[in-house]
Amino acid sequence: MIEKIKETFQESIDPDQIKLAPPPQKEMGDICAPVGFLLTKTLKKNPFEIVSLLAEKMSSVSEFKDVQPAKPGYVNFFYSESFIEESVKEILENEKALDFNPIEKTFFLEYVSANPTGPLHIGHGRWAALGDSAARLLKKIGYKVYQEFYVNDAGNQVENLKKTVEALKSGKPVPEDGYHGEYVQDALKSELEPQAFFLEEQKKTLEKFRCAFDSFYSEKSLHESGAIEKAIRLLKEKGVLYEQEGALWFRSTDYGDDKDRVLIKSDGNYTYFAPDIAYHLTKIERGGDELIDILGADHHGYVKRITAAVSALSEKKVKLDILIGQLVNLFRNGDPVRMSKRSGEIITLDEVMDEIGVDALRYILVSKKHTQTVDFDLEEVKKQSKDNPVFYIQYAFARIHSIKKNIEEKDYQPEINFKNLEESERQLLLFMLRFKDEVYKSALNFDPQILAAYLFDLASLFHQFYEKNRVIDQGNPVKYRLAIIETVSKVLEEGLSLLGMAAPKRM
RNA sequence: GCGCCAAUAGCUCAGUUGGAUAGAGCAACAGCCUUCUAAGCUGUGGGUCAGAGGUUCAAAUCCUCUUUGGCGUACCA
Repeated sequence: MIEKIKETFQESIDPDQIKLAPPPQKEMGDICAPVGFLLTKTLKKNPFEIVSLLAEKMSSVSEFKDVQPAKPGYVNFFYSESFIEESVKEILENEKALDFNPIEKTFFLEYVSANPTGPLHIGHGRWAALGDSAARLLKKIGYKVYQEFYVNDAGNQVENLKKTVEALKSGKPVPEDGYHGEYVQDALKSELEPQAFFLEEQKKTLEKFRCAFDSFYSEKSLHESGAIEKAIRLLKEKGVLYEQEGALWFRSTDYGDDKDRVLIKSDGNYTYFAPDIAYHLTKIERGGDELIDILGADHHGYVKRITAAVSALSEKKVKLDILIGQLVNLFRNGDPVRMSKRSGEIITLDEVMDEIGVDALRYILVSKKHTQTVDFDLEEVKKQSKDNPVFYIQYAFARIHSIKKNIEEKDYQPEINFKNLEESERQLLLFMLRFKDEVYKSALNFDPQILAAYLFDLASLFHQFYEKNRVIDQGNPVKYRLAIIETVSKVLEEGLSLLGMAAPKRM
């Protein structure tokens, strides 16, 4: 529908400059375009004159029953009933109405990537919820997405963990730089090596959290396969490495970094950075057209160097987006809970999931912009669970199916006839026509929050509709309202699934 | 010191590429269940968009400076 408006404007304006938005008040129209300001100079007319002309031109388009110019320089559109009917018919009768065309491009999405030295915590949960929902959204709009967890199973952290476990087994005190949390005890019971044990635990947690990783990529395997040497050789060929004071450096400042970085230390060992470069090289080699890394804010100092490395390796052809997720500060009754694995206390992601449920947790973690730090009080969330937005949305879905349950199958005959809509019905239907646009915007911004907010607003409009209008009136189903609730049901179900949430028919 | 991210109602947060009178939820107060699930709906009160300049028809949004907070700044991982 946006395209049609753009086409009409095209003769006089660059279509990319046209923006559409819902007007501040519904009396003003169904959708509006602040377009009068764009041409004041070229046409030498004031904004309102321009807008008046355009409104007249547009009024013949069948999608609209009315098009009006507005004060400073807006055009306000009112959709025709037949347009709404056509659109709803498409959603209800075409299985693929909410699908997008496939695009030949693969996103390589890396997220969580926790050290295998303990259980996942709430911060990991945030990247998990964000990454998994972003993946679902990108797939929805037609991209291929490969989701991967990078396992840091080769560094000092793992060595320290092993030392800790050995010390515990032989009854010795835990080393200074070891792990002091009680959870380490769990690894003693397992026959697996401790890092393998914790990786398995993390996989179970992620599965429970409904994250579908395509693979878990081992850092150790990079050392064993010679991938690191290969990456360094490649960089050497490109002439971006040099030796100084016995160490091998990458001239990352050529690609926007603040300082050059060491790859091989003067003692001959790799820095952490070296295998990470090799890892990103494998993503490019494995067909990633565009890479996305989701990192916690405590690693943001890493952004420039890894971006530099990907630029150097791919000759700037592969784009790397790094999403910096701000941290989650966990509280209990107002007191901060420490989340360091080295300190004693840790609240695991598993525990939080058990307390408030997967649906609620996923929604909470995704309903806030990832650029915002989240203060998360466990007791508060438990208290509020009844007022939690996720229940509000799911309740809308449950109400619809409760209505359907009360109707005999032979009487269930939705009819798309919207000639005499109540205002609440009209608003609800128009809002649903925005669904695909919202999904698209949400996906391309890697921001599930946009969809989460949309679903909340949709639920709100449905509840209003439900209060004002009877679907079953005096025992008789109102056919056109069946078409409305059927559409809401379809959109809600689709939207919830994109956030990895259930759509329960009964609550 | 330098860098990244933030600051919007009492609290938690929207406001996405600059658009009309800045919005929800919670909390507070006042109403709505003989009819499809009240986990719902309706109404009231609540704001120096951290502060100061600037850019333009138009700024919570973009630029500069200041203040406050989180994080980072290793030949650690």
